Amino acid sequence: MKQMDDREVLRAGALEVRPAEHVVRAGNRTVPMSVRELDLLAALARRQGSVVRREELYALVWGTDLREHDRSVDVYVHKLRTKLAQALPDWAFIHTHFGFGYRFEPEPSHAFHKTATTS
Amino acid sequence: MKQMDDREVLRAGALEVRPAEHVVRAGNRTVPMSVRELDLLAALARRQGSVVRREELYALVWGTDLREHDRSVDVYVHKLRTKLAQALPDWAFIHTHFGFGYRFEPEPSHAFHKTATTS
DNA sequence: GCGGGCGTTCACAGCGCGGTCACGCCCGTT
DNA sequence: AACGGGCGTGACCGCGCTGTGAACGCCCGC
Repeated sequence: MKQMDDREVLRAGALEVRPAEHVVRAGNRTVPMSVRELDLLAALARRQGSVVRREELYALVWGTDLREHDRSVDVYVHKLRTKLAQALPDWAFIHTHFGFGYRFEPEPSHAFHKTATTS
Repeated sequence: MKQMDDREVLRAGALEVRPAEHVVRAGNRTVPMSVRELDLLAALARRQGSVVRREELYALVWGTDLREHDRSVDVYVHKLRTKLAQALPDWAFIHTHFGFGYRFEPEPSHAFHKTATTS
């Protein structure tokens, strides 16, 4: 079940997701997200570090079964990547696992060059 | 509940709101506000950084339940934006969260020449 | 009585969002 | 290397939500 706790906060590196408030923050700035985008991001972030299959993501976010050839998840992953990359260019959060699904986890982006990666 | 403290001061960037005195200052200049405008601005400013739903804003400012199709909040947000933009053209304070409500938070306006984006 | 500010409502325009496609690249497999 | 399906990505469309100017009364000060 989805969390009912209004105080749920999902953290990943410099990213912070507050599903109940419909807010995503990167550093100290707010990243605008649509409902679907935020729901999907929250679903991914709750499973941080593990690969989630499309069927499962679709069920969690859309609430129905994923139909064959439905690319909605891919499309929204793309939208998320775009927005997250704009907010935090040095980090990649959503990783494709070919033939399986997606994994959410902050990793230095490939073009990453400077400053401290810490972690 | 609303603050009873006459000394309440809400700050946001170069903006300063003193609800008890019915005064809004931008830099060292006073921005004229009607009662509704100031109440709404104060309600938003008290929740700085988080998304507030129209229903809640309406309840806080008008004191009754928001009726369906009532666009009052939108209209007053527009009035506020106009006045704030006139006072501080380089900053945007009230941000729309599609399908939910509004978020108050100072951000460089889009046409703002991007120098220091802070940290 | 008159004018102006204010609050409210309305109508129309414009935009964002969700959903779907299509094209082409990428990947794993053979 | 060639193949076939998986995936990235930009384009498009319909619709509901939001932006915005304008009209209308009300109330108050003059």
